[in-house]
Amino acid sequence: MSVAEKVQAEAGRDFIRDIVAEDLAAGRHKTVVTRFPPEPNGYLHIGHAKSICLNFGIAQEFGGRCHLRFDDTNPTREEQEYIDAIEADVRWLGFDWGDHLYHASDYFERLYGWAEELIRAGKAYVDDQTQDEMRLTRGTLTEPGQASPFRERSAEENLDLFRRMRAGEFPNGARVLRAKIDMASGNINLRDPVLYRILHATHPRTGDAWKIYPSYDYAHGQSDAIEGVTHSICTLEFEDHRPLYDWFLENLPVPSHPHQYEFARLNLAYTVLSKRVLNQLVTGRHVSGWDDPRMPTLAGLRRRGVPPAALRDFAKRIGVAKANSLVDLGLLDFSIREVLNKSAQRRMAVLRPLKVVIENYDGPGEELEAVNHPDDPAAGTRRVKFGREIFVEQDDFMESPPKKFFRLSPGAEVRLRYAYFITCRDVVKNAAGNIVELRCSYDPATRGGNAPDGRKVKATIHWVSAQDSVPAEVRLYNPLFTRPEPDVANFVDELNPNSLEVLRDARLEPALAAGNSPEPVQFERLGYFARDRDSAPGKPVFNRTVGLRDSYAKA
RNA sequence: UGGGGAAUAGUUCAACGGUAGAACAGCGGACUCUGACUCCGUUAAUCUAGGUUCGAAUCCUAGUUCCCCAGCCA
Repeated sequence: MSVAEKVQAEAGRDFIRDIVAEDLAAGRHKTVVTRFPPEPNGYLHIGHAKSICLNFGIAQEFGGRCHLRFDDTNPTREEQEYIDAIEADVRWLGFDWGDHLYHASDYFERLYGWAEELIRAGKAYVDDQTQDEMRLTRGTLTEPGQASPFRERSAEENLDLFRRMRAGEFPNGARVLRAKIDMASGNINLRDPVLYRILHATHPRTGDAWKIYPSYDYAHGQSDAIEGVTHSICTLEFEDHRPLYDWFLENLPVPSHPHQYEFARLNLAYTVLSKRVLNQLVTGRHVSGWDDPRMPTLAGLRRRGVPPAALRDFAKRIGVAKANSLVDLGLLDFSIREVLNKSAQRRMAVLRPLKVVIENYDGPGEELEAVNHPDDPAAGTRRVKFGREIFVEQDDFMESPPKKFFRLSPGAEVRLRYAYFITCRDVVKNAAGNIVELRCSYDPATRGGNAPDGRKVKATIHWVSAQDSVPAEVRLYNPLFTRPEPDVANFVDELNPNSLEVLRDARLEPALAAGNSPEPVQFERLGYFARDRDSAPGKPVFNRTVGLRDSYAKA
């Protein structure tokens, strides 16, 4: 079986993998080379994860390689902090660029040389128009643009001006270098696009060496060509840049001719994946930072407890296509549960405690055995402390239960997981009429959770010992936005006021206290949780990664 | 009204002229010391109108709807 056939059989196929397979089969390339080209002006988010999985995934599947290249052509927005975070995030996601770490800034000198060649060939010129003048003469979507009065300068004059631009003789915005293509093109990207602009700014890598910086369009394709990239994969909005991408490659003596392919970027319901908006969420203090667990950033997802394998699984499930779409959050949740169900050990915790006194239990307490993973005996067992007073979940009791409620209610018998059957005998309320305590009885014969007489119970609920459990803070998360497709212009108005719910009185079994907690962990019947870095000695903090499916809650 | 794209179950993605399939969601059931997991079953779609063809989601024509482009951002 050829590599291409293997990929089609094993991995999900999509139109880009089809193209790669076909190019390889036809011998157009010996090996596939892709690249992931982030601009270090923010943190990576789940949309980038889709792109990373695509680019690195293709390289892996076809036995090629994928470069990590920073698209650092705009020093006014880029920072070292982002460069470091991006590298860490890509690694965390599970991908390795080996020796192939590059920067567009590595190529500044070559790009500059090629710009001079374009000038000498009469294919580029220095324009003195102001930004406003350029905008006015660019035409509109339906009308052609007009030539700049500087369009026909001599090559000598252009060269002189361009060199002086580089030398820093002119202030920001005074002049630009433009390609001379076609001011009447229906494709506005071809109406003499800007190649270089003057920017007196310090670059994270090149420092103050440059006073002019190449535009994305001028830098990207040539960088691909220098690196021998074969398939340059980007998102749909660059589709009408492709003729320009190709124009540079055709008009410059580049070492290779990569091809650009476009796919639809990820859109996630109730989520914004715009670096600008994410940045504003952080700077506007709407979230606690780039790694706030509500953020769709890789840092935020990681802190929430989402394993990288879940993101890779998600990427595989959503596929790759050219149609714009809006992915349901449920699909992400499914991928997270899919991975965590297999890997997370089980423990018991009570989020909203309701005290239960077992009136006929007199002993000093005892320890009962609990399994750590129902499908993995190798995970072993642990002992959990039981006593006369325990806490159960408030949601697991109803004074007047509807027909289908199987848990605790007056007179009802349930199983305490790994412990005993108990029956609710009485409900204690405070002066305000709120339920503050349940009085129950237990059946000593059901120790361990099995009834010797074979009687069944309709529900098993979780619990923790009142005496031996440890207090904890638990943070629950909901979507950051109230609408499936938030209006990016008014995102502040559409923030979900209930995106964070902090439970300060949760109780954990001691096996979840500092040092003991497995990672990841499932709180039985509740969901998957991850210890937050805000945890302090004696004061654990847990984030709910995702809840368990709950067919009762839905009904 | 210029240029570039896209339309298939509720959602996301397949089907590359030859029986419209999958995953998620939904519904029904089995199992269960997690109302979880697992398993079984099931509902559900080709934007519209013409045309070519023995045969069209696929090719052609004409429409409709949606997305992107007028940064010295990427």
